[in-house]
Amino acid sequence: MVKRTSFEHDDCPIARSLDALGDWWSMLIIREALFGVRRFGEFQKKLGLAKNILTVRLRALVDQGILKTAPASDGSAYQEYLLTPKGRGVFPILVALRQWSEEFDERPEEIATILVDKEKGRPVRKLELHSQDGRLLGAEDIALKPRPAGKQGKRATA
Amino acid sequence: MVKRTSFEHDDCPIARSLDALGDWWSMLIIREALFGVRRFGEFQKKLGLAKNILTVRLRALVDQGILKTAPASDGSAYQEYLLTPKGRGVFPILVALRQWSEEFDERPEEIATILVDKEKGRPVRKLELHSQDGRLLGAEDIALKPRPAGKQGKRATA
DNA sequence: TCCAATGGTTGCATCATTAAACCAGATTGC
DNA sequence: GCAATCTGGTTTAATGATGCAACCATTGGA
Repeated sequence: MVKRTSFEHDDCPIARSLDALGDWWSMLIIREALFGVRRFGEFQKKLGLAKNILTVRLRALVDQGILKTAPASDGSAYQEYLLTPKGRGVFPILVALRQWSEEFDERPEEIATILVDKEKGRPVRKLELHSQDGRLLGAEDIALKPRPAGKQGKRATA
Repeated sequence: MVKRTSFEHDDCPIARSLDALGDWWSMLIIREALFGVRRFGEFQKKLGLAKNILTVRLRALVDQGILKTAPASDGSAYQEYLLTPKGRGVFPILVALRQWSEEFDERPEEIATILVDKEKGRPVRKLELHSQDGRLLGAEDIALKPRPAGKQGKRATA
């Protein structure tokens, strides 16, 4: 990759996200972590990736504050990898990826699972983007504005 | 990358999405396309990637039904790359990536633009996941169920 | 103490990515 | 209608990320 073109200093937030979790494994590691996987061997078994790659990815995710290592927990003096809030914040991205597959995949019958709400057990609705006054927005309804300098404005409604 | 471990036949919809658009450029190409970019040279200039890679990526995106080529449009007998519905369906994923950056980036001041609703010009709300009966769901409120065999169930509310 | 499992690291082969040079068809100038 | 040039690529060669397999170190158990 000659240098793999880091987007770390790109001013586009999408590029910046991709720089952090834009490879094929990081997202899947976070997905597993969201479902409770914590241990090296468990990630390795579930994802089937090479251990050296897993090592590198886990370290990168820790460096980026997406995972953190906890000294132990279940007795054994091994390490665990836990999601930080930043890591849990990836959840909507995973949902978006999932829903895109569900909607557009060529062979949806190969998709093994559906996302349901835990309380009722029924499929969830599609992710929705709303304006501040509550209107549902599509790709045509949005625009980009230069970030207002200085003032930070809103930072996380949730 | 030895073979990049295709997830094409994985049964996880997230893996399947990543297989289609999980590299660093495809998402950005789609982002540009959503903002109206259509021509080879335009993509190349805006993204600054090597032309051979752009060629490969565009071809892959066309093969996957995310982009389609239109014979011309502005006179010149060149080609254009247009988003299909499947391509436009990537929009929520891009929004999710963007919002993740906005919320968790270490240096949010480097982010140049904000997403606003075109009508009012105000920042949009965060993406929301709802249950069918309208409750707002977080990562803790969801579960996975095996896909009900045979019956296809819902397919796109939007 | 020895053996197995966990959690890695190391080395090597391979393939993807990259930059840069090259090339062909379309367009333009003359 | 012929050369220059622009657009849209392809080819080539270097680099380095990825994957596999072998190896190592520590933990845990018999």
